[in-house]
Amino acid sequence: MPELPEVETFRKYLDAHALNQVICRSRLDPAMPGRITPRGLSAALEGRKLTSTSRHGKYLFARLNSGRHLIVHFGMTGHLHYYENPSPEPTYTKLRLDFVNGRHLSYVSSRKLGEIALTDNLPGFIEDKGLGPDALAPALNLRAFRSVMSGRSGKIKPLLMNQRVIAGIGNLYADEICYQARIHPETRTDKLDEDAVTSIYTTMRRVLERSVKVSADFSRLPPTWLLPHRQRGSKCPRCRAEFQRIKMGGRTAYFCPACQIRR
DNA sequence: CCTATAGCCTGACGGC
DNA sequence: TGCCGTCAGGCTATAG
Repeated sequence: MPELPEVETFRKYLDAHALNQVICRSRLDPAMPGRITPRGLSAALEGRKLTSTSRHGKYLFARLNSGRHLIVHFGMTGHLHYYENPSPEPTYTKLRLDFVNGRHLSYVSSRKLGEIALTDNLPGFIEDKGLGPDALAPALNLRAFRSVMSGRSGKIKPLLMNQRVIAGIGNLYADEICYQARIHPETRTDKLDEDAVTSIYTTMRRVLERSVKVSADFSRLPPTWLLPHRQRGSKCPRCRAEFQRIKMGGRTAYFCPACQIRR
């Protein structure tokens, strides 16, 4: 699930529900991979509050009033759930924060592909991960986007998904961006002319902004988009050609063989 | 630098 | 109903 629009939606959800409440207890599934232990996390969280949030690519950060940051990455299946006392803990809860008001925030994921961590130095964390600029960052203007794309010879879709180049785009939104920009996903990046790069940039921003606006709910996206039709055998809403499926780097790409030109 | 593959995990789904 | 293989919106490590 979680690409930039989903993570941004989780961030707003956390903001709306879980800020400025004292954490009285934290329970981390000890089977979660990573450096942090349940005890270490409890020591950092208990008695503290989450005071604000931020996001870079697919990473969500919650600042504590100690100045440290809780880091949450959702892998392929993660999400957040906030609930009151009589409700049962959601199945597959990997981290649960208990607040003094009797409410709870759960990080829920059926798989252990995500990450829970702490840092004292947020820019340092982003740097160590090697993340490129966030796909919606104001600083990533057309000029900066051009420079990030230049000197690359690989295929455009995997490049859009490369978190070290641009952070936040995953398999599904990369397909959507290529579809709306009418670019074949296997096009070599160095074969894209200036107009094509501009089109990919403006399409990327428009697609992500719109998806954030509808809280990443595909059913609220325009029916002219690829995402609501991204399944075997469905047809391009623009020209009615059947969408094609190919594998690239182990991931499935959907595209319209008629609308998306290859250069 | 680029590509493909395997691995980390586990549920859902289709076929037999 | 059960078993089995395949696939899935993440990322990393490794080899060619």
